[in-house]
Amino acid sequence: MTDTTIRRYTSERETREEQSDGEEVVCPECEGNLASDAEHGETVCEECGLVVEEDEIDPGPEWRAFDAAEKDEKSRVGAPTTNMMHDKGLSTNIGWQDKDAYGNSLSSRQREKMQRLRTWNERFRTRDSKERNLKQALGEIDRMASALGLPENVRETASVIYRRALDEDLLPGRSIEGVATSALYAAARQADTPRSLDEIAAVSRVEKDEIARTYRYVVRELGLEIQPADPESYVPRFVSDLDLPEEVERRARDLLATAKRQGVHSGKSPVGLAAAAVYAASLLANEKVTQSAVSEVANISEVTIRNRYHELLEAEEEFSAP
DNA sequence: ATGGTTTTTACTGCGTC
DNA sequence: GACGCGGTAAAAACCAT
Repeated sequence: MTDTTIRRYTSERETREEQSDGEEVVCPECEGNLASDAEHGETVCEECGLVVEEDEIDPGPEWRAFDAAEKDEKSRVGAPTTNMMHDKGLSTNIGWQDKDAYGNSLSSRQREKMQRLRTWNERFRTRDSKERNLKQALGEIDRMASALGLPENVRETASVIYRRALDEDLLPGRSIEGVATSALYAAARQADTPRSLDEIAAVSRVEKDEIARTYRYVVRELGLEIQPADPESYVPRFVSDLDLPEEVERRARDLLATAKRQGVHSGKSPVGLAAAAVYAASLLANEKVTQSAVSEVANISEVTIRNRYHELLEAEEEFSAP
């Protein structure tokens, strides 16, 4: 096991350190804590008062309210914008009800007119090539996310990533679907609800190879920082797929935790580790599950489960009686 | 392209129900 | 005899250089 391959799944710790190096969280003068002062748009040191950052943008409202009623009165916010629609939900849509502003039905002549307007409005709205591009990609992301049972926030993140890729002109030479799939894959991992490449590929129209290639490219170009998937994040899904009790989940987590402490997990596939942990945990909990059942839900070979779960149990022993 | 890993595939033997 | 499990060797896949 050389360092080169260890890095593959082990960079978790390293990247953490890099992050804290790059991002200043303490005062450069006296190492004191920083506090942000939104009212003055500054970041100041709590210890020595050094102003580290000034003229920040205050994201809050520009008005002040002194009680709830006044707040209602002054607030003029509409529906939140969402990245899940290609125009962030901000463009005009013509309603489909064929009613006027008072709720009365329209005459047939008016109805025809509205229909024509709707048509043209839709054409203009999505005419721009980028917009059409987005529209298609977001539809695709939505479809795949539903198929994989990924929550809304993942779709949001995926949308943001895709949007950025589009803005950075990463699309030429790559398929929309490929980039959309990669964005979703990245988003799922960032949100700690990772799906394996195989699972993603199963619902995508794009080959696994291309997804992996595009994913790497997008991550590199966008400078996304994505930690290797944590094996523990796969555990709940496997446990519930196998109809195992909560105890198994807990024990599996414990096994993985000690394995991590012993450093056994370096360079191994997180999915394999998780699958092995679930299997080992059900042995400990006297739940009978076959290796093949686990390998089925985890899409991992039985051999890998065997190898891993031996290592897990060994690590556990060494930990409890060193 | 290459070399060093890990994972998968395929096969075999053992014990149990 | 089918099934679950363990192990092994060779092939394939993977990743960093």
